[in-house]
Amino acid sequence: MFRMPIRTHYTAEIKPEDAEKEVVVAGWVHRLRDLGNLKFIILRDREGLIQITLKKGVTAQELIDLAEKIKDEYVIAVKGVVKANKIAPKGREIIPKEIEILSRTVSNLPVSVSGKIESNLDTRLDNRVLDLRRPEVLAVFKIQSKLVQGMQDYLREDGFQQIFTPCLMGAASESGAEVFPVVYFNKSAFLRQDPQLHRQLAVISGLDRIYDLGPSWRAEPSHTPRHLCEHRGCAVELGFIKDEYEVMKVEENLVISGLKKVKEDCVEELELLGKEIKVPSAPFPELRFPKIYEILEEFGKKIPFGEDYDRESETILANYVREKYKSDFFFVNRFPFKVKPFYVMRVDEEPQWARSVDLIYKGLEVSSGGQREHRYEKIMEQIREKGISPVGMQWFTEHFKYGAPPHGGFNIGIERMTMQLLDLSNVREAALFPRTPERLLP
RNA sequence: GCCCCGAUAGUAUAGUCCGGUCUAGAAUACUGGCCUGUCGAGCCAGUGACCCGGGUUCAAAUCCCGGUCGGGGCGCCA
Repeated sequence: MFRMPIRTHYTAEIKPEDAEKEVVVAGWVHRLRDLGNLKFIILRDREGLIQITLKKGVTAQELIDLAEKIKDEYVIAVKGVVKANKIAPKGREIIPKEIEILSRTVSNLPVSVSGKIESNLDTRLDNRVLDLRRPEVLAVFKIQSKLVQGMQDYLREDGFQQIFTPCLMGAASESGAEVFPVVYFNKSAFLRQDPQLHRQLAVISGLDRIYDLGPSWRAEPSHTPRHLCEHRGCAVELGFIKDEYEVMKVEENLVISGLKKVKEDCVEELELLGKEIKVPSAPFPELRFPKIYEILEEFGKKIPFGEDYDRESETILANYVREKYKSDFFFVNRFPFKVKPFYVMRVDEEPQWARSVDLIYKGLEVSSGGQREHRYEKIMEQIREKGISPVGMQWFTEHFKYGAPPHGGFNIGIERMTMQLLDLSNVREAALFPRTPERLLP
């Protein structure tokens, strides 16, 4: 089987200064360049690429014979000596002493890993395992990982505790969005659309400052480049707030910390993707209803007073903010209560408007949240106003009878953040194995 | 859920409007050959395709209908 000693280095760890060292590298054959009596194998692992150079007369003949059999994407291990060489990529190459083929391919790969031909997204997703080997695809997920890490770094420093909330629900978690039903013994259950309500319960139980990283499901048959049936969110909730502005402050810090982390730790990946990260500074611009109607009207967009805005408005507002404040990010606050769920807190003096906040990044909603209603009577009143069955929501509302501090939070979509950060044309690019109405495999 | 567009080798495409010179073209991958510093290596040769079903026609990749799958816009949303 595997007779070679285990890998001593990832490719990226090997530098020209390691000349004359004996190393073992292992990975996939990224590219082959056969010049006859001179052959190059470009080997790829998680961290990068390295060139294996075989020369007739220098390299043992049996290695050269073996190398002739190697094809793209074979898995090989190579033991050899590092040689510093200015004409080799990154100034170093490996002169092999031993090569072992660990796994072969059948011919005709459905996705070109070395990137000579760009496949359609659908073909790529059908063959996602192969697709993920492409360095530029791998880079997206390294960046995503750092983004989430950066967001968590901030949360932990600021006293937020990570919690895990249930994904199976005995009742729909929000009005409006479609839910996936689940067979749950002899009961009807659903996959959550949002960890929202359980986060609130966690906060009023006394956990105070929490975050939850996890999936949500929406059974919407949406055919757009920005919807998934399964997506992940970094959902934050905090208690004892004065108003929604404290929630927004947390969100700003979280975004800044995430983007900063990506900028610092993903220099090569960003370069590979040709992207530059603009780390925003706080506070982010804020647009509020009903002032938004006036702004929109300036640009010839008439939205009836008290109504929600549409996609076109979102674009108009994003352009407006980019021009006026030079910012990719902005908050939209004080949405009409009538378009928001029962649990949001209204402005007491102007009950038409809610302390409900969306975060828009490069013209796309990446998060929504705000201050929640914590007063039991008000919650019940709003449930009645929305025409929801109070009995059905009792599992949630009951707990507000026994002391609930003012609180608020938000859920920021991880795939959408990644998509906007890297200007990906489809959110599916930002999900490892995306779930869409038609796609449930692999 | 509504609306628009598309489907040609393993991949990505040309050809479709205006049916016949399409025996379907170039690329890349694949197979074979040449080549001692490539870096999307190069050169030569070869294999390989019109989504499915029905219709119109002397003749369909091309026109019409249905299906399936895919892309996008809106709604909704993270």
